[in-house]
Amino acid sequence: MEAVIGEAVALLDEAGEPALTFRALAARLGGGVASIYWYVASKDELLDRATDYVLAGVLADTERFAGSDDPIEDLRAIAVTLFDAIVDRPWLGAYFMRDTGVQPNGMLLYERIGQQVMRLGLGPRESFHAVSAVVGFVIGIAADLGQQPPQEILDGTVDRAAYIDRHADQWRALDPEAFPFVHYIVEEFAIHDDAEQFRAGLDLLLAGLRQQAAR
Amino acid sequence: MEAVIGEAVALLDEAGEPALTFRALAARLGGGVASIYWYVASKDELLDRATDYVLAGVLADTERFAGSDDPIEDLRAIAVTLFDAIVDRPWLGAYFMRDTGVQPNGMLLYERIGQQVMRLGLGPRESFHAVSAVVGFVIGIAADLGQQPPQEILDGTVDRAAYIDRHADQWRALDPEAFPFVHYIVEEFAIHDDAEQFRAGLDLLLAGLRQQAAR
DNA sequence: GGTACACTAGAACAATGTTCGATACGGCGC
DNA sequence: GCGCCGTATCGAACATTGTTCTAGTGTACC
Repeated sequence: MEAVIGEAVALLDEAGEPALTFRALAARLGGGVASIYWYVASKDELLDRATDYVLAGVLADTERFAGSDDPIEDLRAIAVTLFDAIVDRPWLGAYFMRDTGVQPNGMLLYERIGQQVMRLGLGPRESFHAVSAVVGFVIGIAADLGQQPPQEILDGTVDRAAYIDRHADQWRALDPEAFPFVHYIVEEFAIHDDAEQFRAGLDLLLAGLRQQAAR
Repeated sequence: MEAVIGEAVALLDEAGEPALTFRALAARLGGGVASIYWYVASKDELLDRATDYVLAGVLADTERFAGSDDPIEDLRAIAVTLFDAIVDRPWLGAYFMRDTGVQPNGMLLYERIGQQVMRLGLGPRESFHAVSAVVGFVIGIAADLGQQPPQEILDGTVDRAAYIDRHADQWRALDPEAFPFVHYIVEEFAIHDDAEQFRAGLDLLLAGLRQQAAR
Protein backbone atom coordinates (compact mmCIF):
# COMPACT_ATOMS: atom_id res chain seq x y z
CA MET A 1 0.00 0.00 0.00
CA GLU A 2 2.72 2.41 1.03
CA ALA A 3 4.61 1.18 -2.02
CA VAL A 4 1.68 1.84 -4.33
CA ILE A 5 1.27 5.52 -3.58
CA GLY A 6 5.01 5.93 -3.19
CA GLU A 7 5.58 4.68 -6.71
CA ALA A 8 2.64 6.74 -7.93
CA VAL A 9 4.29 9.88 -6.57
CA ALA A 10 7.54 8.87 -8.24
CA LEU A 11 5.78 8.53 -11.57
CA LEU A 12 4.11 11.91 -11.15
CA ASP A 13 7.44 13.49 -10.31
CA GLU A 14 9.18 12.06 -13.32
CA ALA A 15 6.82 12.92 -16.11
CA GLY A 16 3.81 14.74 -14.74
CA GLU A 17 0.24 13.73 -14.42
CA PRO A 18 -0.39 12.15 -17.83
CA ALA A 19 2.38 9.66 -17.06
CA LEU A 20 0.50 8.24 -14.10
CA THR A 21 -1.50 5.48 -15.73
CA PHE A 22 -2.67 2.34 -14.07
CA ARG A 23 -0.74 0.18 -16.48
CA ALA A 24 2.51 2.07 -16.05
CA LEU A 25 2.10 1.92 -12.30
CA ALA A 26 1.37 -1.79 -12.40
CA ALA A 27 4.41 -2.47 -14.56
CA ARG A 28 6.53 -0.54 -12.11
CA LEU A 29 5.22 -2.51 -9.19
CA GLY A 30 5.79 -5.72 -11.08
CA GLY A 31 2.17 -6.73 -10.88
CA GLY A 32 -1.12 -6.68 -12.71
CA VAL A 33 -3.34 -3.73 -13.37
CA ALA A 34 -6.29 -4.90 -11.34
CA SER A 35 -4.23 -5.34 -8.20
CA ILE A 36 -4.08 -1.60 -7.70
CA TYR A 37 -7.84 -1.53 -7.47
CA TRP A 38 -7.65 -3.51 -4.31
CA TYR A 39 -5.99 -0.54 -2.61
CA VAL A 40 -7.74 2.39 -4.27
CA ALA A 41 -11.22 2.54 -5.70
CA SER A 42 -10.51 4.90 -8.57
CA LYS A 43 -7.90 7.12 -10.10
CA ASP A 44 -9.34 10.07 -8.27
CA GLU A 45 -8.66 8.37 -4.98
CA LEU A 46 -5.16 7.54 -6.13
CA LEU A 47 -4.52 11.20 -6.89
CA ASP A 48 -6.00 12.20 -3.56
CA ARG A 49 -3.78 9.80 -1.69
CA ALA A 50 -0.69 10.85 -3.62
CA THR A 51 -1.44 14.50 -2.92
CA ASP A 52 -2.00 13.89 0.75
CA TYR A 53 1.17 11.84 0.86
CA VAL A 54 3.43 14.70 -0.19
CA LEU A 55 1.37 17.19 1.78
CA ALA A 56 2.49 15.35 4.88
CA GLY A 57 6.04 16.37 4.06
CA VAL A 58 5.05 19.97 3.51
CA LEU A 59 3.24 19.94 6.80
CA ALA A 60 6.36 18.72 8.57
CA ASP A 61 8.45 21.43 6.91
CA THR A 62 6.12 24.16 8.14
CA GLU A 63 6.18 22.88 11.69
CA ARG A 64 8.92 25.25 12.77
CA PHE A 65 7.06 28.36 11.55
CA ALA A 66 4.54 28.69 14.28
CA GLY A 67 5.45 30.94 17.13
CA SER A 68 7.61 33.85 16.07
CA ASP A 69 6.88 37.40 17.18
CA ASP A 70 5.22 38.37 13.94
CA PRO A 71 2.27 36.23 12.81
CA ILE A 72 2.48 37.66 9.32
CA GLU A 73 6.09 36.61 9.06
CA ASP A 74 5.05 33.08 9.98
CA LEU A 75 2.31 33.27 7.41
CA ARG A 76 4.82 34.26 4.76
CA ALA A 77 7.17 31.44 5.69
CA ILE A 78 4.42 28.83 5.52
CA ALA A 79 3.16 30.11 2.18
CA VAL A 80 6.66 30.12 0.71
CA THR A 81 7.26 26.58 1.91
CA LEU A 82 4.05 25.43 0.28
CA PHE A 83 4.95 27.25 -2.89
CA ASP A 84 8.38 25.67 -3.02
CA ALA A 85 6.81 22.24 -2.70
CA ILE A 86 4.58 22.94 -5.68
CA VAL A 87 7.54 24.20 -7.69
CA ASP A 88 9.27 20.90 -7.05
CA ARG A 89 6.14 18.97 -7.94
CA PRO A 90 4.14 20.99 -10.45
CA TRP A 91 1.34 18.44 -10.55
CA LEU A 92 0.57 19.26 -6.93
CA GLY A 93 -0.95 22.58 -7.87
CA ALA A 94 -3.77 21.02 -9.82
CA TYR A 95 -4.85 18.59 -7.14
CA PHE A 96 -4.22 20.50 -3.97
CA MET A 97 -7.25 21.63 -2.04
CA ARG A 98 -9.87 19.81 -3.97
CA ASP A 99 -12.43 18.99 -1.38
CA THR A 100 -13.00 15.37 -2.23
CA GLY A 101 -13.92 13.92 1.09
CA VAL A 102 -10.70 13.05 2.82
CA GLN A 103 -7.46 14.96 2.63
CA PRO A 104 -6.38 15.17 6.25
CA ASN A 105 -3.06 16.86 5.66
CA GLY A 106 -4.61 19.49 3.44
CA MET A 107 -6.98 20.26 6.26
CA LEU A 108 -4.14 20.45 8.76
CA LEU A 109 -2.24 22.82 6.52
CA TYR A 110 -5.30 25.01 6.19
CA GLU A 111 -5.62 25.02 9.95
CA ARG A 112 -1.97 25.92 10.45
CA ILE A 113 -2.28 28.90 8.15
CA GLY A 114 -5.48 29.89 9.88
CA GLN A 115 -3.91 29.83 13.32
CA GLN A 116 -1.38 32.46 12.28
CA VAL A 117 -4.17 34.66 10.99
CA MET A 118 -6.09 34.17 14.20
CA ARG A 119 -3.27 35.79 16.12
CA LEU A 120 -3.96 39.02 14.26
CA GLY A 121 -7.12 39.47 16.27
CA LEU A 122 -9.51 39.90 13.38
CA GLY A 123 -13.14 38.77 13.40
CA PRO A 124 -14.25 35.42 12.02
CA ARG A 125 -15.29 36.82 8.68
CA GLU A 126 -12.10 38.78 8.08
CA SER A 127 -10.00 35.82 9.20
CA PHE A 128 -11.84 33.45 6.90
CA HIS A 129 -11.41 35.80 3.97
CA ALA A 130 -7.74 36.33 4.70
CA VAL A 131 -6.90 32.62 4.79
CA SER A 132 -8.88 31.97 1.64
CA ALA A 133 -7.01 34.77 -0.06
CA VAL A 134 -3.59 33.46 0.90
CA VAL A 135 -4.39 29.88 -0.06
CA GLY A 136 -6.07 30.97 -3.27
CA PHE A 137 -3.09 33.09 -4.19
CA VAL A 138 -0.63 30.26 -3.67
CA ILE A 139 -2.76 27.92 -5.73
CA GLY A 140 -3.22 30.47 -8.48
CA ILE A 141 0.44 31.21 -9.02
CA ALA A 142 1.32 27.56 -8.62
CA ALA A 143 -1.30 26.50 -11.16
CA ASP A 144 0.26 28.85 -13.66
CA LEU A 145 3.57 27.15 -13.11
CA GLY A 146 2.08 23.69 -13.08
CA GLN A 147 0.87 23.60 -16.64
CA GLN A 148 3.76 25.28 -18.35
CA PRO A 149 6.34 22.63 -19.23
CA PRO A 150 5.09 21.34 -22.57
CA GLN A 151 7.11 18.16 -22.94
CA GLU A 152 10.10 19.81 -24.54
CA ILE A 153 11.49 20.77 -21.18
CA LEU A 154 10.83 17.37 -19.67
CA ASP A 155 12.68 15.78 -22.55
CA GLY A 156 15.61 18.04 -21.92
CA THR A 157 15.81 18.99 -25.58
CA VAL A 158 15.03 22.60 -24.68
CA ASP A 159 16.05 24.10 -21.39
CA ARG A 160 13.92 26.48 -19.43
CA ALA A 161 15.82 29.64 -20.31
CA ALA A 162 15.51 29.03 -24.04
CA TYR A 163 11.82 28.26 -23.62
CA ILE A 164 11.14 31.50 -21.80
CA ASP A 165 13.22 33.43 -24.28
CA ARG A 166 11.25 32.09 -27.19
CA HIS A 167 8.14 33.15 -25.37
CA ALA A 168 9.55 36.62 -24.76
CA ASP A 169 10.32 36.93 -28.44
CA GLN A 170 6.68 36.37 -29.24
CA TRP A 171 5.81 39.18 -26.87
CA ARG A 172 8.42 41.46 -28.39
CA ALA A 173 6.89 40.88 -31.80
CA LEU A 174 3.56 42.35 -30.72
CA ASP A 175 2.51 45.79 -31.87
CA PRO A 176 3.96 48.36 -29.41
CA GLU A 177 1.01 50.68 -29.97
CA ALA A 178 -1.54 48.07 -29.02
CA PHE A 179 0.52 46.43 -26.28
CA PRO A 180 2.41 49.15 -24.45
CA PHE A 181 2.33 47.31 -21.15
CA VAL A 182 3.66 44.06 -22.56
CA HIS A 183 6.58 45.92 -24.05
CA TYR A 184 7.08 47.79 -20.80
CA ILE A 185 7.65 44.58 -18.84
CA VAL A 186 8.86 42.07 -21.41
CA GLU A 187 12.50 42.36 -20.41
CA GLU A 188 11.52 41.68 -16.82
CA PHE A 189 9.56 38.67 -18.00
CA ALA A 190 12.56 37.38 -19.91
CA ILE A 191 14.72 37.23 -16.81
CA HIS A 192 12.06 36.66 -14.20
CA ASP A 193 12.37 34.12 -11.45
CA ASP A 194 9.19 32.33 -10.48
CA ALA A 195 9.93 32.23 -6.79
CA GLU A 196 10.74 35.91 -6.63
CA GLN A 197 7.61 36.75 -8.59
CA PHE A 198 5.58 34.74 -6.14
CA ARG A 199 7.14 36.37 -3.11
CA ALA A 200 6.54 39.85 -4.51
CA GLY A 201 2.85 39.16 -4.98
CA LEU A 202 2.57 37.53 -1.58
CA ASP A 203 4.16 40.58 -0.01
CA LEU A 204 1.51 42.80 -1.54
CA LEU A 205 -1.22 40.61 -0.13
CA LEU A 206 0.35 40.42 3.29
CA ALA A 207 0.92 44.18 3.34
CA GLY A 208 -2.79 44.64 2.79
CA LEU A 209 -3.55 42.17 5.53
CA ARG A 210 -1.20 43.87 7.98
CA GLN A 211 -2.84 47.18 7.23
CA GLN A 212 -6.26 45.69 7.92
CA ALA A 213 -5.04 44.17 11.19
CA ALA A 214 -3.63 47.49 12.34
CA ARG A 215 -7.02 49.14 12.09
CA MET B 1 -16.86 26.79 -37.74
CA GLU B 2 -18.56 29.40 -35.61
CA ALA B 3 -21.20 26.77 -34.93
CA VAL B 4 -18.62 24.23 -33.83
CA ILE B 5 -17.04 26.24 -31.05
CA GLY B 6 -20.40 27.78 -30.20
CA GLU B 7 -21.87 24.38 -29.57
CA ALA B 8 -18.71 23.32 -27.78
CA VAL B 9 -19.12 26.21 -25.37
CA ALA B 10 -22.76 25.25 -24.89
CA LEU B 11 -21.74 21.72 -23.97
CA LEU B 12 -19.14 22.99 -21.54
CA ASP B 13 -21.68 25.29 -19.94
CA GLU B 14 -24.25 22.57 -19.50
CA ALA B 15 -22.23 19.80 -17.91
CA GLY B 16 -18.66 20.90 -17.50
CA GLU B 17 -15.50 19.79 -19.19
CA PRO B 18 -15.96 16.00 -19.12
CA ALA B 19 -19.14 16.46 -21.14
CA LEU B 20 -17.28 17.95 -24.06
CA THR B 21 -16.46 14.86 -26.07
CA PHE B 22 -15.98 14.74 -29.80
CA ARG B 23 -18.80 12.29 -30.20
CA ALA B 24 -21.27 14.31 -28.16
CA LEU B 25 -20.30 17.41 -30.06
CA ALA B 26 -20.70 15.64 -33.41
CA ALA B 27 -24.12 14.31 -32.45
CA ARG B 28 -25.18 17.79 -31.49
CA LEU B 29 -24.01 19.19 -34.77
CA GLY B 30 -25.79 16.40 -36.59
CA GLY B 31 -22.62 15.20 -38.25
CA GLY B 32 -19.79 12.74 -37.97
CA VAL B 33 -16.95 12.75 -35.52
CA ALA B 34 -14.19 13.27 -38.03
CA SER B 35 -15.77 16.38 -39.46
CA ILE B 36 -14.77 18.34 -36.39
CA TYR B 37 -11.16 17.54 -37.15
CA TRP B 38 -11.38 19.57 -40.28
CA TYR B 39 -11.83 22.67 -38.15
CA VAL B 40 -9.60 21.92 -35.19
CA ALA B 41 -6.49 19.79 -35.04
CA SER B 42 -6.94 18.43 -31.53
CA LYS B 43 -9.01 18.67 -28.42
CA ASP B 44 -6.50 21.07 -26.95
CA GLU B 45 -7.09 23.45 -29.80
CA LEU B 46 -10.82 23.06 -29.36
CA LEU B 47 -10.49 24.04 -25.68
CA ASP B 48 -8.25 26.94 -26.62
CA ARG B 49 -10.72 28.23 -29.16
CA ALA B 50 -13.64 27.81 -26.78
CA THR B 51 -11.76 29.67 -24.06
CA ASP B 52 -10.80 32.46 -26.37
CA TYR B 53 -14.37 32.62 -27.63
CA VAL B 54 -15.84 33.48 -24.24
CA LEU B 55 -12.85 35.62 -23.35
CA ALA B 56 -13.89 37.90 -26.17
CA GLY B 57 -17.09 38.56 -24.27
CA VAL B 58 -15.22 39.26 -21.06
CA LEU B 59 -12.96 41.62 -22.91
CA ALA B 60 -15.94 43.53 -24.23
CA ASP B 61 -17.44 43.75 -20.75
CA THR B 62 -14.26 45.28 -19.35
CA GLU B 63 -14.07 47.89 -22.08
CA ARG B 64 -15.80 50.53 -19.99
CA PHE B 65 -13.38 50.19 -17.08
CA ALA B 66 -10.44 52.00 -18.51
CA GLY B 67 -10.18 55.65 -17.71
CA SER B 68 -11.59 56.52 -14.31
CA ASP B 69 -9.71 58.72 -11.86
CA ASP B 70 -8.43 55.80 -9.83
CA PRO B 71 -6.44 53.12 -11.66
CA ILE B 72 -6.83 50.71 -8.77
CA GLU B 73 -10.58 51.09 -8.94
CA ASP B 74 -10.42 50.17 -12.61
CA LEU B 75 -8.24 47.22 -11.75
CA ARG B 76 -10.76 46.04 -9.24
CA ALA B 77 -13.62 46.37 -11.70
CA ILE B 78 -11.79 44.39 -14.38
CA ALA B 79 -10.82 41.65 -11.96
CA VAL B 80 -14.37 41.35 -10.66
CA THR B 81 -15.74 41.13 -14.19
CA LEU B 82 -13.30 38.36 -15.00
CA PHE B 83 -14.17 36.58 -11.80
CA ASP B 84 -17.89 36.78 -12.53
CA ALA B 85 -17.30 35.25 -15.93
CA ILE B 86 -15.52 32.30 -14.36
CA VAL B 87 -18.29 31.87 -11.81
CA ASP B 88 -20.76 31.59 -14.67
CA ARG B 89 -18.49 29.18 -16.52
CA PRO B 90 -16.46 27.23 -13.96
CA TRP B 91 -14.57 25.34 -16.65
CA LEU B 92 -12.97 28.62 -17.72
CA GLY B 93 -10.78 28.70 -14.64
CA ALA B 94 -8.89 25.60 -15.64
CA TYR B 95 -8.10 26.68 -19.18
CA PHE B 96 -7.61 30.38 -18.82
CA MET B 97 -4.08 31.66 -19.21
CA ARG B 98 -2.46 28.51 -20.44
CA ASP B 99 0.15 29.73 -22.81
CA THR B 100 -0.57 27.41 -25.68
CA GLY B 101 0.54 29.52 -28.56
CA VAL B 102 -2.50 31.48 -29.59
CA GLN B 103 -5.02 32.99 -27.26
CA PRO B 104 -5.33 36.54 -28.52
CA ASN B 105 -8.08 37.64 -26.20
CA GLY B 106 -6.26 36.31 -23.16
CA MET B 107 -3.32 38.40 -24.19
CA LEU B 108 -5.50 41.46 -24.66
CA LEU B 109 -7.01 40.98 -21.24
CA TYR B 110 -3.56 40.71 -19.72
CA GLU B 111 -2.60 43.91 -21.49
CA ARG B 112 -5.70 45.71 -20.30
CA ILE B 113 -5.00 44.82 -16.70
CA GLY B 114 -1.39 45.85 -17.18
CA GLN B 115 -2.30 49.27 -18.55
CA GLN B 116 -4.13 50.11 -15.34
CA VAL B 117 -1.10 49.10 -13.31
CA MET B 118 1.13 51.18 -15.55
CA ARG B 119 -0.77 54.28 -14.53
CA LEU B 120 0.47 53.76 -10.99
CA GLY B 121 3.93 54.83 -12.08
CA LEU B 122 5.82 51.82 -10.78
CA GLY B 123 8.92 50.37 -12.41
CA PRO B 124 8.83 47.50 -14.87
CA ARG B 125 9.62 44.87 -12.30
CA GLU B 126 7.03 46.02 -9.77
CA SER B 127 4.44 46.38 -12.51
CA PHE B 128 5.11 42.92 -13.83
CA HIS B 129 4.85 41.44 -10.37
CA ALA B 130 1.66 43.32 -9.60
CA VAL B 131 -0.15 42.14 -12.71
CA SER B 132 0.99 38.57 -12.19
CA ALA B 133 -0.28 38.74 -8.64
CA VAL B 134 -3.70 40.01 -9.63
CA VAL B 135 -4.13 37.52 -12.44
CA GLY B 136 -2.81 34.67 -10.31
CA PHE B 137 -5.16 35.56 -7.53
CA VAL B 138 -8.20 35.58 -9.80
CA ILE B 139 -7.21 32.24 -11.26
CA GLY B 140 -6.53 30.74 -7.88
CA ILE B 141 -9.86 31.59 -6.33
CA ALA B 142 -11.65 30.72 -9.54
CA ALA B 143 -9.92 27.36 -9.76
CA ASP B 144 -11.16 26.55 -6.30
CA LEU B 145 -14.67 27.25 -7.47
CA GLY B 146 -14.23 25.51 -10.78
CA GLN B 147 -13.71 22.03 -9.48
CA GLN B 148 -16.21 21.98 -6.68
CA PRO B 149 -19.55 20.87 -8.13
CA PRO B 150 -19.32 17.09 -7.94
CA GLN B 151 -22.16 16.06 -10.20
CA GLU B 152 -24.83 16.16 -7.52
CA ILE B 153 -25.26 19.87 -7.99
CA LEU B 154 -25.33 19.64 -11.74
CA ASP B 155 -28.03 17.01 -11.49
CA GLY B 156 -30.07 19.28 -9.30
CA THR B 157 -30.63 16.53 -6.76
CA VAL B 158 -28.73 18.54 -4.15
CA ASP B 159 -28.72 22.30 -4.16
CA ARG B 160 -25.70 24.37 -3.35
CA ALA B 161 -26.79 25.41 0.14
CA ALA B 162 -27.28 21.83 1.27
CA TYR B 163 -23.94 20.86 -0.23
CA ILE B 164 -22.08 23.57 1.65
CA ASP B 165 -23.98 22.78 4.80
CA ARG B 166 -22.98 19.15 4.65
CA HIS B 167 -19.41 20.28 4.21
CA ALA B 168 -19.67 22.62 7.17
CA ASP B 169 -20.97 19.75 9.29
CA GLN B 170 -17.82 17.81 8.55
CA TRP B 171 -15.82 20.78 9.76
CA ARG B 172 -17.92 21.10 12.89
CA ALA B 173 -17.23 17.47 13.69
CA LEU B 174 -13.47 18.08 13.90
CA ASP B 175 -11.74 18.17 17.24
CA PRO B 176 -11.95 21.75 18.58
CA GLU B 177 -8.64 21.36 20.38
CA ALA B 178 -6.77 20.45 17.22
CA PHE B 179 -8.70 22.75 14.89
CA PRO B 180 -9.42 25.98 16.75
CA PHE B 181 -9.27 28.07 13.61
CA VAL B 182 -11.68 25.91 11.66
CA HIS B 183 -14.17 26.18 14.47
CA TYR B 184 -13.58 29.90 14.69
CA ILE B 185 -14.68 30.46 11.10
CA VAL B 186 -16.95 27.55 10.27
CA GLU B 187 -20.13 29.56 10.70
CA GLU B 188 -18.78 32.12 8.28
CA PHE B 189 -17.97 29.34 5.88
CA ALA B 190 -21.49 27.97 6.15
CA ILE B 191 -23.05 31.24 4.97
CA HIS B 192 -20.24 32.52 2.80
CA ASP B 193 -20.75 33.98 -0.62
CA ASP B 194 -18.06 33.21 -3.16
CA ALA B 195 -18.15 36.59 -4.83
CA GLU B 196 -17.86 38.44 -1.54
CA GLN B 197 -15.02 36.21 -0.47
CA PHE B 198 -13.22 36.95 -3.68
CA ARG B 199 -13.74 40.69 -3.38
CA ALA B 200 -12.45 40.71 0.19
CA GLY B 201 -9.23 39.00 -0.82
CA LEU B 202 -8.84 41.22 -3.86
CA ASP B 203 -9.22 44.27 -1.65
CA LEU B 204 -6.36 43.08 0.53
CA LEU B 205 -4.14 42.66 -2.49
CA LEU B 206 -5.09 46.02 -3.96
CA ALA B 207 -4.56 47.73 -0.62
CA GLY B 208 -1.03 46.40 -0.60
CA LEU B 209 -0.52 47.58 -4.14
CA ARG B 210 -1.86 51.04 -3.37
CA GLN B 211 0.50 51.26 -0.46
CA GLN B 212 3.43 50.33 -2.65
CA ALA B 213 2.42 52.88 -5.28
CA ALA B 214 2.21 55.62 -2.67
CA ARG B 215 5.83 55.13 -1.71
C1' DG C 1 -17.50 17.49 -69.27
C1' DG C 2 -13.82 17.57 -66.14
C1' DT C 3 -10.90 18.98 -62.44
C1' DA C 4 -9.70 21.12 -58.24
C1' DC C 5 -11.15 22.13 -53.74
C1' DA C 6 -14.03 22.53 -49.43
C1' DC C 7 -16.15 19.47 -46.60
C1' DT C 8 -18.36 15.16 -44.71
C1' DA C 9 -18.68 10.62 -42.87
C1' DG C 10 -17.92 5.79 -41.57
C1' DA C 11 -14.76 2.53 -39.95
C1' DA C 12 -10.85 1.49 -37.65
C1' DC C 13 -6.80 2.09 -34.03
C1' DA C 14 -4.47 2.81 -29.71
C1' DA C 15 -4.81 4.07 -25.14
C1' DT C 16 -7.23 4.85 -21.01
C1' DG C 17 -10.14 3.72 -16.59
C1' DT C 18 -12.78 0.06 -14.79
C1' DT C 19 -15.00 -4.56 -13.87
C1' DC C 20 -15.36 -9.68 -13.59
C1' DG C 21 -14.18 -14.20 -12.61
C1' DA C 22 -10.68 -17.28 -11.38
C1' DT C 23 -6.87 -18.44 -8.57
C1' DA C 24 -3.90 -18.59 -5.22
C1' DC C 25 -2.11 -18.13 -0.03
C1' DG C 26 -2.72 -18.56 4.96
C1' DG C 27 -4.62 -19.10 9.17
C1' DC C 28 -8.85 -21.28 12.03
C1' DG C 29 -12.33 -24.51 13.68
C1' DC C 30 -13.63 -29.35 13.56
C1' DG D 1 -6.07 -33.78 7.67
C1' DC D 2 -9.75 -30.99 5.77
C1' DG D 3 -12.84 -27.65 4.48
C1' DC D 4 -13.52 -22.52 4.73
C1' DC D 5 -13.18 -17.75 4.65
C1' DG D 6 -10.80 -13.25 4.19
C1' DT D 7 -6.79 -11.21 1.94
C1' DA D 8 -4.52 -10.51 -2.14
C1' DT D 9 -3.34 -11.06 -7.01
C1' DC D 10 -3.82 -11.68 -11.86
C1' DG D 11 -5.42 -12.05 -16.87
C1' DA D 12 -8.86 -11.08 -19.86
C1' DA D 13 -12.45 -8.43 -21.17
C1' DC D 14 -15.50 -3.94 -21.73
C1' DA D 15 -16.78 0.84 -22.65
C1' DT D 16 -15.22 5.24 -23.75
C1' DT D 17 -12.02 8.42 -25.09
C1' DG D 18 -8.95 11.09 -28.78
C1' DT D 19 -7.22 10.45 -33.31
C1' DT D 20 -6.31 8.90 -38.19
C1' DC D 21 -7.34 6.77 -42.75
C1' DT D 22 -9.76 6.48 -46.62
C1' DA D 23 -13.53 6.98 -49.43
C1' DG D 24 -16.97 9.75 -50.67
C1' DT D 25 -19.90 14.05 -51.46
C1' DG D 26 -21.12 18.39 -53.38
C1' DT D 27 -19.99 22.92 -55.85
C1' DA D 28 -17.68 26.31 -58.48
C1' DC D 29 -14.82 27.35 -62.22
C1' DC D 30 -12.54 26.53 -66.72
